[in-house]
Amino acid sequence: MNTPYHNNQEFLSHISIDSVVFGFHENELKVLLLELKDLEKYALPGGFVKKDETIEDAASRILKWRTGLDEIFLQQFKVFSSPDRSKDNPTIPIIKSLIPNIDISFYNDRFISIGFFALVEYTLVNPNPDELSIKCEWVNIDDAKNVIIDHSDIINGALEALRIQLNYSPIGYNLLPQKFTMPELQKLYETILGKQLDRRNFQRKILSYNILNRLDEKRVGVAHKSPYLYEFDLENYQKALENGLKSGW
Amino acid sequence: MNTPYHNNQEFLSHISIDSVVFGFHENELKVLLLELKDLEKYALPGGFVKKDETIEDAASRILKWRTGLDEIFLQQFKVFSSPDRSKDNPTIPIIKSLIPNIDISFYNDRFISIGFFALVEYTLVNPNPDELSIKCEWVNIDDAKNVIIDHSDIINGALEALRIQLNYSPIGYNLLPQKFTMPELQKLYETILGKQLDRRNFQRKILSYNILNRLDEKRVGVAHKSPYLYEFDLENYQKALENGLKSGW
DNA sequence: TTATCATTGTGTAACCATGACGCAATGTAA
DNA sequence: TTACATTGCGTCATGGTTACACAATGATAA
Repeated sequence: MNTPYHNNQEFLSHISIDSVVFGFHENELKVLLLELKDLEKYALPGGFVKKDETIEDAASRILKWRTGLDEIFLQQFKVFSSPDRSKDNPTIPIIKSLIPNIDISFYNDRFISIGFFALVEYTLVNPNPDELSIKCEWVNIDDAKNVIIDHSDIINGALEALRIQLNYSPIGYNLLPQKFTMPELQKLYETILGKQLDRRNFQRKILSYNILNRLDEKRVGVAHKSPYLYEFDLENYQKALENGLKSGW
Repeated sequence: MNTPYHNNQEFLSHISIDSVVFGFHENELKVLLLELKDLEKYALPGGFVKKDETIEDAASRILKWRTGLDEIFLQQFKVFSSPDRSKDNPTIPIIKSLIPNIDISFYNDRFISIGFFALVEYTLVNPNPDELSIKCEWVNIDDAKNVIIDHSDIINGALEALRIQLNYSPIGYNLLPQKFTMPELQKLYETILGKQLDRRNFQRKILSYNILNRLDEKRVGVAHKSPYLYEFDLENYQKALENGLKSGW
């Protein structure tokens, strides 16, 4: 079977990966979580590193399996290594009960987890649970509470890393549909930052980055004045990603 | 003997730590490197993680052994995981020849290395080589070229992380002596950033952070006009570390 | 002893980004 | 037809940034 829980001898011991997958839908920042069987607890999608792949490839492979997506925007942000995090891992009993002949010693070892965050377009994701989980679903980031081990720390760390990223990198291309309105983009920023921004100042600042093209279309069927649609100027967006937005020194 | 090369069963397999220790001396940014025996190559000070310590504790322990310093400012910045990095590790033959009865399989395994950078006051460091190295010494960052495996990537990554850090965190307390002049602090920033800054604008900006106290002393015995001495205002410095300097959103 | 000159302390004017807010146009819903 | 939330566009005050000017200092050279 194509899950990481069998044949665990193909993985490096002691090292795991946990990814915080961010999506944006209905003006809410969401995180992809697995609901574990019999536990009423959630867990981040994670996995292990094969003996001949980089951690980036591993994170990418794991998320492809979880979301169906190739080419996910992924970034490592922190390693979580408290010795406590390997004690009382509630997934181990599940694994043991579901896969009787498994070599459980692999999971009983201490694990250091490399935290990644991913930015994906909500609508493109096909959440895929596995043997250990009842379902794989989007959860509002504020509701992502009842999680195992230190996954709450990992989520908070990812959000913090994303907020910092916002200051010297454009964000949005990986989180929004191709066409979007200025208020939608602003709501994304507001949700990530956890605070309100002035509509007019936001527009001026984001336009000054020169990463947006305004289209000759407007969003129709919406209440009130219809807003323009924008798309990212991929060439300039890429340049901004590489050079960084001006910041400080 | 108190080196990591014996009793390697007390360490987690597959995981190593490499630290880029920055020091500042005679207006140059320096990195602490080990010169390896018989190789004419340099290596970053590194080590392994004990089975019951965090990676932060491990990095701290390793650097205490290398520098004699407690309470080093340390920060993880990236994990290096190319499978290639574990091939042809030139330290393995040295270990094998020096410690004949060692279990070399530990070192022959693939390693994922967690990169830390450290900021230390140059004059306080007592560089300590070990069995594998002829010496442990400060090398100008621009001359840190002839290094093993991917240590050059790690050094570059650390410098990049430090430059980003500069934008939302004060730097200097860990790198300068207690009393210093404004030109010295400026030179530190210039060296890290790799570019010249305007003297007067630098002073205005750094003073606006309110992390400096100007003393009623001047540096004496120096050519030309004698500059004031400054020290960091620890309370405000700490506050700035926690809250971050205003930056962007 | 005096002049030289690189360096430091202080200041200033033009420019740009930011924060706070005004107002007219739009388009659905009452 | 009117009400009203929302959008597009603009203004003004503030503060930070850039690019300089100028006098004071103090070792060094004449």
